[in-house]
Amino acid sequence: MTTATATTPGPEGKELPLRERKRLRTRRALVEAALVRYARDGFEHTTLDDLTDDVEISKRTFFRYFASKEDVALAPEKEFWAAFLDVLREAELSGPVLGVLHRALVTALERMGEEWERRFAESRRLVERIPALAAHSLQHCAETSGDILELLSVRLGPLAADDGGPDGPGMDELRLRIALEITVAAFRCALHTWSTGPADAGRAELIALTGRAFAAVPGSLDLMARPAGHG
Amino acid sequence: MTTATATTPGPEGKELPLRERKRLRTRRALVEAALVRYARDGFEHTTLDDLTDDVEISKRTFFRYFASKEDVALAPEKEFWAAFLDVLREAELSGPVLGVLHRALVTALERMGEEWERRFAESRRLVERIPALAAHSLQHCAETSGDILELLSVRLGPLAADDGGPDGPGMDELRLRIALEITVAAFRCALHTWSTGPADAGRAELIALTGRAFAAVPGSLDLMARPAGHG
DNA sequence: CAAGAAAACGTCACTCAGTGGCACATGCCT
DNA sequence: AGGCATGTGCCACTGAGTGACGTTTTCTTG
Repeated sequence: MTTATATTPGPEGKELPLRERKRLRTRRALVEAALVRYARDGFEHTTLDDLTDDVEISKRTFFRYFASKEDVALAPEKEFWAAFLDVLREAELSGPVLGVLHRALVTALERMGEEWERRFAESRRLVERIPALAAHSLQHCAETSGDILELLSVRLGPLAADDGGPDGPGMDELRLRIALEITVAAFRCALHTWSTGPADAGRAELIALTGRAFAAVPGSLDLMARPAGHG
Repeated sequence: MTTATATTPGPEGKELPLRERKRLRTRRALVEAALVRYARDGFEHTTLDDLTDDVEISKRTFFRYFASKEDVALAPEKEFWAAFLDVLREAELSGPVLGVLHRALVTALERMGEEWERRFAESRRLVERIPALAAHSLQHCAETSGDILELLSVRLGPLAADDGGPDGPGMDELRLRIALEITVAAFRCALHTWSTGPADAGRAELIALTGRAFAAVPGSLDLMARPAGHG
């Protein structure tokens, strides 16, 4: 599934194998058609035949590209999480974990292509509207979280001594889990505001909103239901 | 949608309309059959006909009880979130929001029936294993989060002055969102540990694990990737 | 208790997502 | 040119989910 860039035999293989280019073109066309159709005609009222007619492929071929009708609309999101994982693999892991994760999010966002931004925005708007897409999005996000957790456990596990601290064993692993969940939660908050806001908001706004969400985290722990000194 | 708020006040032997009792009985039988089948034969290898044969109803009737094949296995979870919302409606909202939410979770857990516990444990084990169930679970959880947020905004919105504080407008609403997300995240962490642990762990263990997860939250913000003083 | 309203159920027919199998076409390598 | 691998189209099929309509069961009211 996670088909990264193909291994090019040459030194700087700009020219991808012609077969691959065709494949990518079909893939893009499918995503594009899906985003347009789902937004215009609605997700439920769009049949697979509509999509395959647009791109002129058979229904059977569709499922060689995407696992489901929902999957095709979440392609931009999957690309992003894959990029995020890549960043996390390369990045230097030092300092506060939450900061590391925040920086990795921003870096991944900045790495994405120009066209991706448009598709991603459209995809997110659909996810906000269509429960079936939201379900798949959340599921994929959770799955990725598992991968991230594994990655982080390996890369900074031996560094964080966690055998019988003042809070008992396994507490730091739990903290790592929570930190990751908070990261994802903050990002999703940012995404929500971003995709329900003005349509011309670019990734700069998303990065800013993400920063805002992260900034709100510490204060959220001390948030008071009833201001002190009130009955 | 959520019409089946079967309030069981006091003794269980409350004389409900005979029609309702039959309905509840069928519903329970369906959930039970689904949990058994999905666990024993696998989710994918269980057809709707298998379920409807067990309970001796028609396939058409099945969809008058549950919206999907996944839905039936998530009934215990839905019951819980409904209870949680009820608690939040009645509870006194004062003090730290995170504490309020934590207490509400525990209270809701304690309110559930005895039989519910068994079904819930089984349901969670299935959710951990089956992506399709995970997706629906997450989606419903997110949906409920929306309801909770609305509820909280109304009940403690006017109390928390949020017009142009030191961090700009809307910051406290953002903090509330994050606090809610953290709550759900902590609970899900507890659930994960609970359902992948020993099979005889009851709700007392779940409550303890929830407390542990909440306790890990503050430390997760300051978690360091590389301990200070290391190369 | 009879009779009608209301809710629930079953049957049939249908749409559509998703899969397996197999033949055919296309790009790739030597 | 050849063989090889991969991608594609077509066909038939399973299974989830829905709409329509007639029948049964339960609740209600006189």
